[in-house]
Amino acid sequence: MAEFMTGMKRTDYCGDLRISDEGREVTVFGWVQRQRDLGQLIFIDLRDRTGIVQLAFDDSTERAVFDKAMSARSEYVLGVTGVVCERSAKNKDIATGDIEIKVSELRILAESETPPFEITENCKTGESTRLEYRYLDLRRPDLQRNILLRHRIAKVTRDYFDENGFIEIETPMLIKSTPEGARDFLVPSRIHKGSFYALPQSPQMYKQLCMVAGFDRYMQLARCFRDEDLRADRQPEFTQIDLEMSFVDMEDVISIGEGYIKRLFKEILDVDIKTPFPRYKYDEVMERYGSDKPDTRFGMELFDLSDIAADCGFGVFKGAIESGGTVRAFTAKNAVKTYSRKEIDKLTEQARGIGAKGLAWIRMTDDGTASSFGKFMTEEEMSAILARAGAETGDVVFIVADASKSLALSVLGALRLTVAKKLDIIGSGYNFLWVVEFPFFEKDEESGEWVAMHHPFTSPTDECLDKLESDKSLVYAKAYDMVLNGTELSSGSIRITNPELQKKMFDMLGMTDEEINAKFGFLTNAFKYGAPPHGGMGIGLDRLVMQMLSAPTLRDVVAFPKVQNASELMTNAPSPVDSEQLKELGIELEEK
RNA sequence: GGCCCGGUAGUUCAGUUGGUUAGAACGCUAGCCUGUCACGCUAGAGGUCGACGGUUCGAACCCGUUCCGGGUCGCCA
Repeated sequence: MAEFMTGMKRTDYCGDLRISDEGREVTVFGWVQRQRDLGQLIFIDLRDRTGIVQLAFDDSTERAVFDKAMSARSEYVLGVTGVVCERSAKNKDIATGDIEIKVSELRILAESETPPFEITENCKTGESTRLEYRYLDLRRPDLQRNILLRHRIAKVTRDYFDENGFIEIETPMLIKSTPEGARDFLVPSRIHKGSFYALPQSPQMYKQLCMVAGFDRYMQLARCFRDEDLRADRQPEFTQIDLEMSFVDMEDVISIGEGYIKRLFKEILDVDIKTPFPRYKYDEVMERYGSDKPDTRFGMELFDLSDIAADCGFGVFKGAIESGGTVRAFTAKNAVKTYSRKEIDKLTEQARGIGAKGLAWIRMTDDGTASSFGKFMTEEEMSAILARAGAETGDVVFIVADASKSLALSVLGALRLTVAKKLDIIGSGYNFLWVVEFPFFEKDEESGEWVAMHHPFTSPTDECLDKLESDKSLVYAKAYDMVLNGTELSSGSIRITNPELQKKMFDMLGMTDEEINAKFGFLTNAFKYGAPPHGGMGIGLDRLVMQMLSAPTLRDVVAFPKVQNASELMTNAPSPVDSEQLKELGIELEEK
């Protein structure tokens, strides 16, 4: 039977006690990590969120207390009063290893069934079992640390933005569905049967309205929801450090963002981040890294072989160029041992999987140069390629030719990452950078129509306004992505505040007046009443924490995450609801 | 929706060409033990081999379907 804690008041946390506390009578609460019964002597390791302290029971212990200690099992909750004593045998491995508590009073506040896995650091138990018992998983020191660090990050975040004049404003969770971009989570309305709210994908429009309202600087740790498939770094609900500023241009937002990162990394990790971050134009990172979120911790940049390949005897290369495409490559230094023919075949599989027709290669072994296409090339052409590649003995050159330049680049970008991981050449550190000058429009592969690459409130750059009519491919956006070690951490832009320009952009995207009114009427209306120039960004808090902890998945930094099929293993959400609930909402389900 | 990997005791895993009663470690239960700290020693309990179907004299093992978990592509303005 569990006892009450009446009359007991905590004086200390377990992990805080030191030799300097010797002689003090203390009261601590915690969970039994382990009980060691030596017969006439019992030790219990008691754990709370600060650490572990050893409780000692011997022949000087009152019999009733000793018997209770004997019955204690893993994860029992104890309340303990006793005197801090120096240990006769010290344990250098733990912070409280010099002392123990000689227990005078012991209460079992809660018993525990044997947990399905041990509550220890580096637990080997599979993730699904741990997620089913997430409250036990969260007791483990690793996760406790992660969640505590996340709290401290949130605290520094609020401090920084507060000190810079930002006001935290809560925006609604039940909002109008505007099915652009990601799929919305829908919430049925009982009062308006047949109508639905959506959960916000981001507070985008509300924060812009806060600018119209004159709050000048807004921030929010905003929960956001997207009904898309999950990844290791993607959950259906996530937290964004959302901010917006009035009377600013891109430089102002970027410098606030850099100041934040600098402050955060110094305060949390004691790491100095150099500002300003390097900046790359979108077209440049695509050319050099084949990605809009390049990892610059290693080189292995892409280069162009189109001019050499244009007139060569290899049909694949020549054909790609003739149909308006390109031949691109990168050189993997000292990769010849790692990339045997078999390994190259695996890489070719990956390349095909993401759309490439194939993968050409050159291996520079001690015995000479072997390649997948050498027999079609003249000696001059081959040596021109090797010169361009800077290839030496021991290197491997990977080449992709395609009629689509963007496909060739993105395939090589993906292979660049795979090869770098395999060769283990990714350096350490935090490589922040900005990607700027995004194209405003991109061609939808299926429909062939121009769609907005960012959301439609993003401002085009001043210089390209005259290109709007003439050539959409030359229109660039005042948008900026913050990238850290190959992860997109934040995305932001200067917004359109000029109603005529906004209308024009909607036109360009093929939206009719009715559509605009139905979807964004409130926003375009608001802009008629004096909208200050403004811009902002949203920084992914979860991804930021994940990077700061070098966690392999977002699930390690979210207290109650969802698994790949978007369900939660502990509560089994989502789940069917009873027919009464549906009836009240006016919803009828299709027969399966 | 596609592709790849995985599912055997509470946990982590092993399991031979398909062949008797499916094993180990940790954990758990009981007993012993006065300085342990991954305590030690002795004994014991614990299995729908994810599920269903098929092949076979015989299936954890082979085949098919399906469920669950992970990664990834599509998707994520």
